Amino acid sequence: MAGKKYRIGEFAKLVGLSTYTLRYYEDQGLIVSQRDENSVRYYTENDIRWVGFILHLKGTGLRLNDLKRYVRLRAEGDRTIPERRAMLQKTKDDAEADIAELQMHLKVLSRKIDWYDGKVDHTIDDSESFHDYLQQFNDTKGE
Amino acid sequence: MAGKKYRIGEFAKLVGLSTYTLRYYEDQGLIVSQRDENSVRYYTENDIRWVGFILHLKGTGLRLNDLKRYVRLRAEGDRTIPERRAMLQKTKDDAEADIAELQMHLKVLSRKIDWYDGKVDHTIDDSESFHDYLQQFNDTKGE
DNA sequence: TAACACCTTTGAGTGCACTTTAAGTCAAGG
DNA sequence: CCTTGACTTAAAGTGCACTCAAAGGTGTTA
Repeated sequence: MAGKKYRIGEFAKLVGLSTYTLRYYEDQGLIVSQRDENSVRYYTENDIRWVGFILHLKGTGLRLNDLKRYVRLRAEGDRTIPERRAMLQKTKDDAEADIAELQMHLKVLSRKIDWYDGKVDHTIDDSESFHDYLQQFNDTKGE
Repeated sequence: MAGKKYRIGEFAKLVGLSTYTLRYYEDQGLIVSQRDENSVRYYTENDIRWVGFILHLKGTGLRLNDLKRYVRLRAEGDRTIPERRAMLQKTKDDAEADIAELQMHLKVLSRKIDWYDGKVDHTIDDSESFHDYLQQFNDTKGE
């Protein structure tokens, strides 16, 4: 029940961040650590979950500044839930837009790879430019 | 047939880059421009396609240094096609891995949004933590 | 004639997110 | 006793990709 306590070095390995970064995040107000009688930081299971969660948010493209705002809102209690929800929704929408764009770029890249393959096995004429080759897929616009 | 010529300002708007960035890319060897009799840069339709293509590569996460390498290889002719193909393939694989990771983060984010909604309409108990709420989805691991 | 868009080189500034260093202290473990 | 790992503050450095400024030049358009 008491829960294991982790010092910064161990905790860093656990969450996949450097001790530098953990202290930096604490400076920035993203993490709060507890201290023992010698003012040595320690972290608990709860902190693992919290860091895990902020890494999910970071992973979807949320910047540190927005993350700070999120943390500030959280500290203000349940009445800021609508605002926090809206932040997450926007982050989600943005990330989904990013994925869509990435996939669009990937499509061209894939076709370039196909074109190289065609050049190598001579199913595509040596003189055919990639641009001309790409034209045949221009139903893409209507997708 | 001759093809329109664009000066840097017009070209910049066309491809969505600043004139600064275009000159910077030229310094870096990513773009080659032609010059008129007054050494004023001009660009053609072909350049639009080339910039378009490198922006696709950038859009999939290729860094300028790698892009430079790609351009150097291209200048060496068809015998570097296998290496270029391999570069693109790796870029593609990396981008797909990024997408997968992003989607994983998005899943957690979506669940947090659902959890907020549950709190607001009281279908989730006030005392239930997000961590506990998340547990019920832990078939996710086996996906 | 003046404004405007371009040209040059060189170097500095920006923003983000760390990352490291310096210089000193402290306490537990082998 | 010495190493290891933690602590502090403040500041500098890193990497990337621009972005802008300074200072002086040329050619076209109103």
